[in-house]
Amino acid sequence: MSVERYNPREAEPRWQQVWDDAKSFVTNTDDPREPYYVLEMFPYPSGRIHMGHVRNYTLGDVVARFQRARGKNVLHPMGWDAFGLPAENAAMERGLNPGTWTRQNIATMKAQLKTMGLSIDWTREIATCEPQYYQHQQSMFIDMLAAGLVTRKKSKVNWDPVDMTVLANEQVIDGRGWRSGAPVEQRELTQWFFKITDYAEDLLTALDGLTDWPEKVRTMQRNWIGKSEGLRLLFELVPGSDVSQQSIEVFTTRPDTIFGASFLALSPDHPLTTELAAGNADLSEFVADCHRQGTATETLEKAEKKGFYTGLYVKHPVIEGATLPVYVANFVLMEYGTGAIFGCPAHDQRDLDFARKYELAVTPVVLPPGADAETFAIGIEAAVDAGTIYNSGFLDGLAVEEAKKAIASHFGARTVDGQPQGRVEVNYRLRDWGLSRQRYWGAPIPIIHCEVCGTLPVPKKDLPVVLPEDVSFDKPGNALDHHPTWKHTTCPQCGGAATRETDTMDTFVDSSWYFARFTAPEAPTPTIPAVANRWMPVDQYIGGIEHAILHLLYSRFFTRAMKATGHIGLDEPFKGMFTQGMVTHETYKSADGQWLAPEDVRFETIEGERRAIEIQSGRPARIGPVEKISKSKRNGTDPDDILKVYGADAARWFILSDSPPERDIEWTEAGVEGASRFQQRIWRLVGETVEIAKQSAGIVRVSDDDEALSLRKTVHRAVHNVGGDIEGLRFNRAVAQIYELTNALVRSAGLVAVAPAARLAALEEGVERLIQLIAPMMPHLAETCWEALGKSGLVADALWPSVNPALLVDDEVTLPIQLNGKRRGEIVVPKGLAAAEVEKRVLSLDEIVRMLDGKAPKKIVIVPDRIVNVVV
RNA sequence: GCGGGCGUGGUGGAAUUGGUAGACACAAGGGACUUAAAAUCCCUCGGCUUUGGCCUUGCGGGUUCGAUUCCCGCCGCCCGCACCA
Repeated sequence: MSVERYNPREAEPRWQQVWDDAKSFVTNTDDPREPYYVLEMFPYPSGRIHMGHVRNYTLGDVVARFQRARGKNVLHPMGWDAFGLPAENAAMERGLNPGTWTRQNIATMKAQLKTMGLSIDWTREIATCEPQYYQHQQSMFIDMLAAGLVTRKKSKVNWDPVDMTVLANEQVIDGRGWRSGAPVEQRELTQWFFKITDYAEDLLTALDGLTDWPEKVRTMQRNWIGKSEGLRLLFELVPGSDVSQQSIEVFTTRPDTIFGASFLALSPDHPLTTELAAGNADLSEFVADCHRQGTATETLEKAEKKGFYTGLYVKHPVIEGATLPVYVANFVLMEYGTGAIFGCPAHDQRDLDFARKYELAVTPVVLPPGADAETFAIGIEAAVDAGTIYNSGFLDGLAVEEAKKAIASHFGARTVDGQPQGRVEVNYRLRDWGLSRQRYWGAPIPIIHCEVCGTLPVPKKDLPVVLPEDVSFDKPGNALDHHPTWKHTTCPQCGGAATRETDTMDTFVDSSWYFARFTAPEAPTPTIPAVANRWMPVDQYIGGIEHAILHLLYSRFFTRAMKATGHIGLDEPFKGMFTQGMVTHETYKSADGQWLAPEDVRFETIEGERRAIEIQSGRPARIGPVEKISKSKRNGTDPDDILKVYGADAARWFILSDSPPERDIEWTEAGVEGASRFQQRIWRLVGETVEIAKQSAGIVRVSDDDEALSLRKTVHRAVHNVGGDIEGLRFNRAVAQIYELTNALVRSAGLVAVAPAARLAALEEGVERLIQLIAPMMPHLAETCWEALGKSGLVADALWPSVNPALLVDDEVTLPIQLNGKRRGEIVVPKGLAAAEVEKRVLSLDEIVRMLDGKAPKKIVIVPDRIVNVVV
């Protein structure tokens, strides 16, 4: 008997068509079954899918298909993060229209994704560049503006004077624009901001409830929000200081060290610095120096602490008669706290570096545990750890935390300039989210500027503000701004001439609510709250770790803002979050150091050593390290080629095997070939099973013998374990279980021929279960096998097999026997056998008696059904 | 510098709550079938070894009857943040 080889090239498109025709993956909100929402991060339509997409969407699809099999009503949509810079770059570099370019890319990538056989509801597809989508974003922007969640303020941007455009930080390379090479200027522009800082505390504390998120992502978000509690503290300038203010406010998290203060330092951007610099050329030169340092020196050395003495003094707030000099220092940030600090060199490394340089006093005021107050001294390392306060008057003897409280109430009770000298304050590193982009290819910000009436939102009845697509890129700057007619409009209030805002929205806005739009993609409003609330939060969100902070944090904020404006009824958009690892590949270099693509190299094994040879020249090539797939290193494999040669199922299976999904995976030819072989192995097993059944057509299947019972136990355990592993996203373990099951079934198929009456039923059950287990991972192969087994309907619609609990338990267990913790033998006993009986049996074993050699055991540890340890 | 994570065979990795370390797979080697190849099937596969065993989860300690797992101290790698007062 010979079974024809399984042909994925024929089977895969066929089943994709069948699923399409049957609308297998179209989801209905009214379906009464329990909803389950699985979502992978939607792709940017860059042109072609890459292996990272293949991994991402495979992982999501397994979850989606598995949850469907578990009887859930699964929402599994797909869309396009379609606004963004590459479209404009294509326009500038190749003269393509951004809209046309984007839509073509979407068509190409959609076709590619379809060949993967994903269980996606394509009727819900959305693209953020279409007015049908972004009009709702504009509408919500207006709602959020009205709700006080949007503000307008000045902010610094990186300005490229040649391209006349704003650059993102990553587009500034060594202080120059990435495209023009021109030195980047800092410009102040008035921009729109979402007031994410209003939610800083909530976004921080709610992280504790996101228990289905990776701890790593939560930690990264905590750090990003950067909460610190401290004291705002006023220092009085000594009388007669020739400046407009009488005091300087600092922020400190270590008010307990106030007795050790030896200087004050202002940021170069502090208003007082600016005031002083106006009459002091040297200071203004110093400030300019600091600004230059901001962009350029990162690559040079670790910026040295530098200061400029202002000539001012402040009164020491707790030491009568003492004064502290005021410096401007390059390491003080205007954006954090008050832009001014007090320096306590003994207990802060930066302050210490600064004090040593300018020969300022270093007075320790926190005594480390066990140190001697008489002899303790600070060298070149500050003492930042906890201890007991000393040298500090009324704070002496307190612990650091107690001293913080004591000093806060001390300063709270005193007044300077008619206000409390100190007040406790919580500070966050998080800053408001600037959403204005001086770009063309984005959602227009629905605002009208009128010279008479000011800045007004576009009335909702006039939405959408449609982005014009008849634009040209022959002039530098924002193409939207250059459009001949678009920006000219009339004021909605006075009816006079007015202009539209030509800034567009950050694309992070687009991706901050698409998951909600998927729940009702055709709705005339941004969401239908009742529908959104039924599906949301997303049960399982899957994507790259690179979005751990911004995208996820913005989405968490935006969901809260949508709640505040009545568009949704929840705070947290993603119940479960999973971050996948990268796809990597070996790198190759030719003899003359050029990167070689995998298809340019062949391999030989000489004396067990694997060597690479450049095919074209026949010269030896160097095998380099395994690295993230990138164009520059040419170590990528085009998913299209893989899908054509091996088929979607083999690629999917390989992706799921071996490497845990959160870790990096190395793409190898051998691996995907192994996956391909495994497909054939399953296909042969199914063929043989069908064949045996056919030959045994007349035989009555009587009862199971031991062999059959043992197989059934293996099968049921596999069903149980694989389900648990998929649920826990441990796909590599699920794969290993399936291999074991397959091995057992293949072995058994050989035995069945001997006693088909007793065993065939068990084999048939096992093979059928196997096909159901692989169905979420290799759906096309599974359908083909399902059909071959003569099962009716689609395996995609079949429910996950139930497990007979009786078959999960063994009535016998093998106990390892240890002697002093080393394994010396084993014993098979009935499960649950009493410890005393186990002990009796173990001690009567010949090998144990021999090893004890007449000595009495000191102790016998028996863990029921687990292990026996004899101690002598 | 701060924060987090990770170190297990030639390789990817598995190991429940502290209970047989190396499941499963890849690679490699040997054999069967074949005119031959592919495909398939079988065997070997951490190290040492006097064949009785001994050693082995980055290194060194500790707790325990028992440690890949818990604790302490090192070493190495990766990621994030980085002058945050």
